[in-house]
This record gives sequence, C-alpha cells and structure tokens, in this order.
Amino acid sequence: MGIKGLSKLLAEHAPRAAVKRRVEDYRGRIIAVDASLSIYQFLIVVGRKGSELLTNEAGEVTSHLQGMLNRTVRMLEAGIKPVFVFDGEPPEMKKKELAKRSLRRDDATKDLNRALEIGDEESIEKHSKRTVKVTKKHNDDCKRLLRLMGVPIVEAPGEAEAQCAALCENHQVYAIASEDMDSLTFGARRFLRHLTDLGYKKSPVIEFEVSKVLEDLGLTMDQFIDLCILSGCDYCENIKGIGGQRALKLIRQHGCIEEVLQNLKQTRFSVPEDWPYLEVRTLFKEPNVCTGIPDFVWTSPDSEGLMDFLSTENSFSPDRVTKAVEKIKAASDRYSPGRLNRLTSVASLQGPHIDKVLQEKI
DNA sequence: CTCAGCCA
DNA sequence: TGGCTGAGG
Repeated sequence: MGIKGLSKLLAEHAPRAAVKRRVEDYRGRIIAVDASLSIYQFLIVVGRKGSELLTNEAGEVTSHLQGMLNRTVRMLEAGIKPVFVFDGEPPEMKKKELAKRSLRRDDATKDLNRALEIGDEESIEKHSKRTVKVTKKHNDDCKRLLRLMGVPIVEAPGEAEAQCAALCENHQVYAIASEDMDSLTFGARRFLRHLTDLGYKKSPVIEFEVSKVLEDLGLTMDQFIDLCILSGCDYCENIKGIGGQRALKLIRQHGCIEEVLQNLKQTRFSVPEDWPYLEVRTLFKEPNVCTGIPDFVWTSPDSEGLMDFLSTENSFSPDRVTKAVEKIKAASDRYSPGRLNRLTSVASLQGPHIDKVLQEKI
C-alpha cells in the first residue's frame, strides 16, 4: 500500500510538489508503468458482476487481458511510449506484510462465502474484491500480450516500483506512472498519478517531482526516506501513535531516525522490538534492481499472434482484436519520428487532431 | 477499466 | 457534445 498517508501529508505540507498536467504533455515520452499494480486493478474492476469476472471458454479469468489491452492501446494512441515493469521476488523485509495480506484474503474469503449463502449482492461484490490476488499466470499472460503488441517489458529482480525508479534515475524513462506513493521514496525523479484512469473522467494527471517534494518539506532525500519509514511503509511495523504529521515534525526537529528514537525514549511512544529501520533504509536507498538494460524498442504488433492468443485462446471477439491492432498501427504511424516528413499529407487526410500534432512537432 | 450505443 | 448504461469473455 506504499507509504501511509503520504499523499495527504504532501497535499498539506508540500502543495507545490504536485502539478496538474494533461495527458498530451507526455506525448512522445517514455513512461514506466508498474504492471503488477495495474493487473491488480483490472482484476478488481474489469467485467465484474458480483464475484464473477470475464472468462474464456475454459472458465479462466480474462479481465486482466481486457484491461491491459485497452489501456495500452489507449496510451499508444495518446503518443505515450509505455514500458511495463513486472515484479520479481519480494524483498525479505516484505514477507511479514505479505503474510498479513494473505490472512486478510482468507478472512475475505470467509466473508464472501457467508455473503454468497445469504445472497447479499452488495457484500458479495465487496468481499470478492478483497480476495483478489495477482498470480504468476496473470503476470505471464500480460507479458505475452505486451510482447505480441510490440510493447517493451522489464522483469525486475525485486520490486517493480524500485525498478521503475531506477529506470527514471538512469534517464531510460521520462517518468514513472503508478498510484503507489513509495515510488517517491525509491527516488523516482518524476512520478505520475492518474495517468491511467483519465479518459472518461477528466481527472488530470498529477506530476510529482521528488526535488520539489524535498524542497517544500525542507528535507534531504535521506531525511525523506526516514520520514516514510516513520510514517509507516510495507517493510516494517509502524510506531503506534505516529503517523505522517508527527513523523514530519520529528524528522524536522531531530534530523534522522536515530535521533528521533533517542528522544522518543522519555515519551509515551514505544518502538516495536527488533525494529529493522536500518535494513529498510538500505532497501529504499539500494534496492534490488537491474541496470544496463538495453534501450527500449516498440515494434509493430503481431496481428496473427494476437488473434491466436486473444480470440482463439481467450474468446475475445475477432473484431475487437482487429480493431485493437489497427489502432496500434495507426498510432505508430502518427508518432514514429521516421515518418514525420509524411505528416503534411496525413494531416490533410485525417483532420485537426493530426494538425495539432504537426504544430507541436514543428 | 474502456468502449459503443443511446438519448437529451 | 456529454452523461448514462450495459457489455466485454
């Protein structure tokens, strides 16, 4: 779940760090997207009727494919060059948190069964959403889909979030798109929220720049990381009674967790036993990520492969697949730089939208 | 979530 | 046009 209350804390204490932008501002930019988080959202919401999701003829869930296909086509149409980053092994520090989540899913499953017996539709849906877990198959399906679409993917050795931040740090991507605030803690220079879910609702993209966050909070990056650990993160327990507000005050006052702990001794706040803040700090500062990833390429979609995978294997309507392929090709024709010299003629054929692209390129 | 179709 | 609704597999 990222960092507890960080988004609210920044809204209050670093209002200048978040800037509203339009999707068009990212035309031509390479954006890293946390794939696993997207898949989770799709399983929560796409094609859901009570506890049922979209499935193929074999009864296997296809909501993640539907979501990934639509959203990726949409990004390409907006001229964005997406790179999807997949989770690898979770860090040892996160095992406790994952165990907790697994228990919560068990509880949800019990609640769901009770709701199913009673036939209470509202709570069937609510509890069913709480049982959602992203499996290896979901991930593999989406990797295969993206490869067929010609969209690059990265398989992170550890947390996708951390890998995204590293790509941004190495200037291999312009920004990272996620809803998870710990992107900032991992040091992503530019971090976008709501890049994915605009379209119909007109909520703007919110861009955070880590340098502005630090400036507004008056903290160094090391202090910001300590603030996040104190506020509560996925990797260790938090101190009861200390949330974002107190954490910020304490870090501003004492400068680092070591000093904060010294001063907390004569207060009512008690630090959990074996509180591994040092390891967590290292995890944020030196996460398990790949470097030296070759430059990304977006290739033309494999239309036959997509037809096989989506239509034959997963019961998508062939018409839908054909349309998606056409959209991907059209987007690549519009935005690939090599074809810029042809835009004048294309512009007259395809109307004002292309004119706008042309003006911006010139 | 995203799309298509319908209607004010 | 823009908001609402139902469907997608």
